[in-house]
Amino acid sequence: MPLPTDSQKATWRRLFRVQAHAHRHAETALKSAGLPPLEVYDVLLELDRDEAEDGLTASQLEPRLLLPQYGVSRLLDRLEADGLIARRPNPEDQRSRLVTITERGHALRAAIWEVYGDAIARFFDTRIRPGQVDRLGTLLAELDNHPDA
Amino acid sequence: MPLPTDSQKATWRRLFRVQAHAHRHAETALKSAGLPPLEVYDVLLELDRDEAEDGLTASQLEPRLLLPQYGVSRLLDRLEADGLIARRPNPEDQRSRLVTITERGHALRAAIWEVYGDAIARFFDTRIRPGQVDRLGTLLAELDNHPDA
DNA sequence: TCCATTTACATGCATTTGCATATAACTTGC
DNA sequence: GCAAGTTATATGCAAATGCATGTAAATGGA
Repeated sequence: MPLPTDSQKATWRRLFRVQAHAHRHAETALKSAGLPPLEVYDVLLELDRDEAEDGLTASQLEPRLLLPQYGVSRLLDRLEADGLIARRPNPEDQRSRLVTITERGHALRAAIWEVYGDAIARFFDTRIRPGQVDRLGTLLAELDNHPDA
Repeated sequence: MPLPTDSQKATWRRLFRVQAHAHRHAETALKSAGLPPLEVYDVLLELDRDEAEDGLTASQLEPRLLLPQYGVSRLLDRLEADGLIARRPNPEDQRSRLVTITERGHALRAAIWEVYGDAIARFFDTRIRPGQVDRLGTLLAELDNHPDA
């Protein structure tokens, strides 16, 4: 049972704190603009890519989102109910359905980005020098690109 | 309305992904050991410090946790129901109560740390070289120590 | 001192989540 | 070509969450 170093502990704590602040920062901006939460944007973004033209299955979406399988399933239910996405049978595999974005979904994604993009820019601009953002991204990428769970 | 740079977008995304993976990594370890989720540890840790000997109020706890005010209020309800903390009237301010950790809470915190500490160490050890952890922590600290909401 | 304001927490209600499990469609080895 | 195993998704139920608002105690100013 290895124990973490002080450095690891401090970095772990910071990772969580910074992400939580970033998340609240963005959610607050979205809410005060009357827009839906971040996860909605994440789904619409993935479906709005060219590669997703023919639709993606829930299991293709899952690794790109930060939600468990049932979370994706229910989020898609809600988006469908709101007319932001459509689900049709998948001819290649009848267990799944192909999810595509609707016009309405496309428009909402654009509206969210106006506010969300601004929140992201402000978050970094007010806290850290531009050059450091890249360095941070590089280090985070090392932690991200990892095989296991 | 400033727009984020590509670098900011990439770093933002990574921040969220890495934190989510780290979170799941730790929660999975805790759950398979039959232990409560991370937030419980966070509260017990704060209350287990020497400075908290006489108790902390919910509002003193809140900024140290990653929960909204009502989240703290309800988490404390649950911890109290489980006998992990105690709440007594605050003579200095009758609106609040002083929260202290119980023996049981102290013991649980130690048990959680066995598993949690190990999860933290493994998370970094399997993903990034030791020297980089410090660099990452330093950059995150820049984003963390910030006045506004 | 008294009222208006602010601060500290708590809570009803609707929604969302987590967990375990169900269902149905594919796949594999024989 | 079929039983056994696997994969893709959905869902019932209990618990947690977000939101708006409530209550009560402290504070500040005329």
